[in-house]
Amino acid sequence: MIAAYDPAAIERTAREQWESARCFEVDEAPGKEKFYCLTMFPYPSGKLHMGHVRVFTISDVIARYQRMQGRHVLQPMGWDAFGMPAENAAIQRGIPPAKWTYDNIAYMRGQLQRMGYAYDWSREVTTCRPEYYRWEQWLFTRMFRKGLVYRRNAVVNWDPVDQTVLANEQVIDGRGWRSDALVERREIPQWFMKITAYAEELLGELDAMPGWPESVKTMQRNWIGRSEGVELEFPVPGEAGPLTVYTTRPDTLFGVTYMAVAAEHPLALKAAESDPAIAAFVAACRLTDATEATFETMEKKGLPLGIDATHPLTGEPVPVWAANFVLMSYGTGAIMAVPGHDARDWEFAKKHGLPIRQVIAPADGSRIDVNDTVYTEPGVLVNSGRFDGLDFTAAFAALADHFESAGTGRRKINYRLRDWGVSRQRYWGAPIPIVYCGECGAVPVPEDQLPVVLPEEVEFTGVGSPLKDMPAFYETTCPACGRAARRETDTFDTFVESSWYFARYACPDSHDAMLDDRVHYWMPVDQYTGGVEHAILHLLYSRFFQRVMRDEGLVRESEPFTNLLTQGMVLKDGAKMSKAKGNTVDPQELIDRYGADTVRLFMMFAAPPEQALEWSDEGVQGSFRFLKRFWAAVQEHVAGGPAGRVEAGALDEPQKQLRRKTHQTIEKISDDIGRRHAFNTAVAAAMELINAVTRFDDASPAGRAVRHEALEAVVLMLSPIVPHICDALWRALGRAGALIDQPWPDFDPAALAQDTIELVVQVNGKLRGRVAVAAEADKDTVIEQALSDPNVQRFVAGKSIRKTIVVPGRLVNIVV
RNA sequence: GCCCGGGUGGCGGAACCGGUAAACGCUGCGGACUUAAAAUCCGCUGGGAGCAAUCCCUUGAGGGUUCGAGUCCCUCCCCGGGCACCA
Repeated sequence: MIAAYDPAAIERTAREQWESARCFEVDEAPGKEKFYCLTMFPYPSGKLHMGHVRVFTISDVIARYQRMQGRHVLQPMGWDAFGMPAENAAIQRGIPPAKWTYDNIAYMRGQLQRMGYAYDWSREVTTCRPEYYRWEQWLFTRMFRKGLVYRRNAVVNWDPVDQTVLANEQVIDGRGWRSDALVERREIPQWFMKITAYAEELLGELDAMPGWPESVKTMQRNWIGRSEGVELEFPVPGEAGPLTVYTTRPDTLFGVTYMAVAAEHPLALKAAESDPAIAAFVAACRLTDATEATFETMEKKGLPLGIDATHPLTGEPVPVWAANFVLMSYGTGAIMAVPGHDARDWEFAKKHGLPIRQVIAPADGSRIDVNDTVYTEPGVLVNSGRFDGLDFTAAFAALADHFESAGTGRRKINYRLRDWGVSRQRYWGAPIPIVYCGECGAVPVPEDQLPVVLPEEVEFTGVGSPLKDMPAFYETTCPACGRAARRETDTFDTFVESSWYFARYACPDSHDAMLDDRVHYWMPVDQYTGGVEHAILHLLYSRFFQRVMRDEGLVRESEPFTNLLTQGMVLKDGAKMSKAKGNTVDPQELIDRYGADTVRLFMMFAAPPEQALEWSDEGVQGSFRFLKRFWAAVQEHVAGGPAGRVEAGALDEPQKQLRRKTHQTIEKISDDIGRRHAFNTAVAAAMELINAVTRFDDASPAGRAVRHEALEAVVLMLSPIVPHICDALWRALGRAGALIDQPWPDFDPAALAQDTIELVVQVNGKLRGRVAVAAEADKDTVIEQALSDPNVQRFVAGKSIRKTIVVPGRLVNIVV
């Protein structure tokens, strides 16, 4: 009688063994090749969801596989512990954010341990602890001294009823989520980090990052958005200064028929003083939230200001409009409009009856009418005076030279990337270490007074940050002059914590420095895994912080993550699992019913990691069924007593076939996991081999040896995915020593050799037959054999053969 | 609106560099075992024609390149992610 598969008992045994031996705690071993395997750390939202289980399993499979490759593997875990949900819990349920967060962490840590992830828990990092955030406060003060941070006014969503700043997520259809009031844009002073100082480097280095997906690199390139253009001036008669605009198309300058300025632009504000219609327009433009998606999709509106600018080349008057699609905070707050050759300008001109002038003609000489269709391609200049006939490159150079020599313009490289606003008007975050003094201005908190500790005992009113009502927090003295001063009550964007945690895992207990020498051993991260939704912001901020730390002498490398894997979401009924949609599946229930291995296996089998994964309860049962079959196959085999070694020269044909399948499978799974991260096809290949073993009915010593080899290979190769059951089966197969320290199996090329191979025969590209040919047969022999197939003859007979194509080892195509 | 992905049987997916479309699994149907149920095992399972051999059709839609296209190019449709204060 064979013991049934009992996941609960097996998993407990394996877990206790790993924990008591501290299998996953690693130190720095300079002689050994290290592998730093990292997952984007979770926000402690309450309990694990399926998205967590998926990403952590992917990373754990890679970590365990790399360990079997002989590498010294670090896989740490921690908590991105600051954020809005903790404040919402405090408002809704009266639980202090700190308690709510620490309770969630304790519960989720237990769930992670139950999943059997190979984490070094001795390195756990929790970002809401002062011993962590003191170092980002420290780095901020260093950046302050270098001029890498500055303070300026910036736009926020303002809820006029609650009198508070709203996150974009808290604005629903232009209204505050609690008050339902129309949200306004409002400018308040905020701290910025100069990520633009690194724009060129962040862009250029992308070309030397083969371990990142092309799609992510393309998104980052487009986000940074480098453009080469010309900044030039349009004089405005009667005004103090000219209108300065930036354009990447100076070749279209003769096509300018109007200008547009932001509603907040001084020219618009001045006109509003005497014109009620303009004043109303300016007021209406404030009533929108601050997101780019809203801005780009809203109806384009504008009003003429009754002012003309002067065209810098023709001297003609050009009307100036105020428009809602020009923002004061981007560029100069003014644009030149070329409706003939810019799609947005064209639509606006059509709507308001503004003239459209063609100044570019297609290079191929074809005729166009810009009054019917906008023409945005580069071409040859027409209607452009002495610049007529020039192409884009020549016109760009000639016009840029003209303005530079006249002193009214200059070549300029622009970036779409904007500096990173890090101020948040919220409580549950790391305090920004600044003191405002009436005499000295903004003064960074000195190193010996860090950390600025966030008080964890607070009263929540639900509106605004409690820190603003806590004199004990904000009343202080100026570190420079000693006078009474006021502490900054804004906290950091939580992206600040997640921009450097990966380095802190190398030395989480470092009390005297942000990072110590251990970071040189572990960094950079060899494999980083996380959601594709972080492709831009988190990953770009981390690349920026890595460079700031490099320039502080804290780390050596410029890039923090050598290889990046972005995993897809977990969906149910075609939609992302979320509480709001009510389509969540609690992983804990499944772990309790089937065990962690079944959940891990389903996650890896159901879809490739980069793709969205459709949840299926039946699929989970299928994974459980496979583990039961796997368990039974090994138990039945070992019930027959010990098996001997394979004697490769003394096998019959079925034994050779099973052995070939075993070694083909080792080759395939090694490639699937090691190179492709195609865990789904790796599992499918393991299933095929177990199916072959189950059908293989041979109790002879040679047969048992071949079967033993196959089962041992599957146990080793599935162990990164389902480590608990494999640990038990490894011992069942009579092997001593911990499975996690076994080397990954090698395949024997000699076992793959085949005498004959089957080729597909096509006639005119359509499948017409199959032939078995000798493995070393030459082209003529292959064609001769292909033509001898009766079905192929039916399609070739009576026709002349025009061409034959032989793809070695695959197919023959006969073209008639 | 802009940027990045994706669309293949009833379902999840496979097909890696342009070379057998649908591996593996799920579901469903039929059968075995059982007093019965569960579990397990065996067989079939893209559509159509045919007794069969075999043939025709099929990878969101339409066009193109090629001996050959799910894969490459162009146009379009739909779904998802991101758009700087969700994390």
